[in-house]
Amino acid sequence: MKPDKSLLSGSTTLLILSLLSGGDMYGYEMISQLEARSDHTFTLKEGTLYPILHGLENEKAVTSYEKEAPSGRKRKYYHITRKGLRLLDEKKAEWQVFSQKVNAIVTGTAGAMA
Amino acid sequence: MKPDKSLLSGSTTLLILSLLSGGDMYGYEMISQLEARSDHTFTLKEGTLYPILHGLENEKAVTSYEKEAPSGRKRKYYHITRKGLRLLDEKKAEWQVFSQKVNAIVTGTAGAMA
DNA sequence: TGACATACCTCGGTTATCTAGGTATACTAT
DNA sequence: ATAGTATACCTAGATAACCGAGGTATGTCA
Repeated sequence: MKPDKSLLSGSTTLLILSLLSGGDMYGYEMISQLEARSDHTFTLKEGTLYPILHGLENEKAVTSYEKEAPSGRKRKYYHITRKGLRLLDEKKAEWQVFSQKVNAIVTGTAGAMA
Repeated sequence: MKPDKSLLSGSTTLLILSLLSGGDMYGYEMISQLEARSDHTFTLKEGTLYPILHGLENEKAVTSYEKEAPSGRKRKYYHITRKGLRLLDEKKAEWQVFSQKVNAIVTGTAGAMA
């Protein structure tokens, strides 16, 4: 009985794009931001994040550039494109419809009751 | 770009148990009920539903019995157990926390902002 | 110099869902 | 009669998403 791990499925891209819509960010930062902003509800793993970022870059939803941190360490920042913003809007709409429907069924307030 | 198919991940058990908490139901009926109550947002497939039902029965979250329909066709009804109700409560709580956190991040109202 | 945190990456496995088949019964129209 | 469609159940194998566990490299601190 794992908890919500599989709930994350399908919403990861939405979450990543949401973060990036607030400003450029690098991978490792996204992980800690998601952890912090969700109060440790989800912990996006590196093995999940990086492949998704590369996929988003492939479909030109994000672009990337390297930048040196004050420490001197190199970081790879991601920037959301106009195409990415459109994708975000779609995913956001999908999520809102989906979660409303689930809530309706769970609370028993769904439209077509028996 | 399939729509929300993968969003369903992890919430299927919650949805099934929610349906059953409203009364006994047979498999085929659950599929059409979910479709109707979600306004066609999700369509649970038979290949998904039946294995899950068998799994829930294995862990004694539901029991099943056969009953003849007025038409004369046999149907396999599922009944949620006390254990199943507890499971439902857990899944419900998980879902509520999860969806709230996602909403917070998507709308940019999450706790620990940069 | 060794340990730890940061920062990136990928391969292989696990798990969830779906596709596509199968069986069988009842109804409906030809 | 019989062919087609809807109902009702089931499962094996493919697909896709996520994770675990490994790897590399640099910077900090004791």
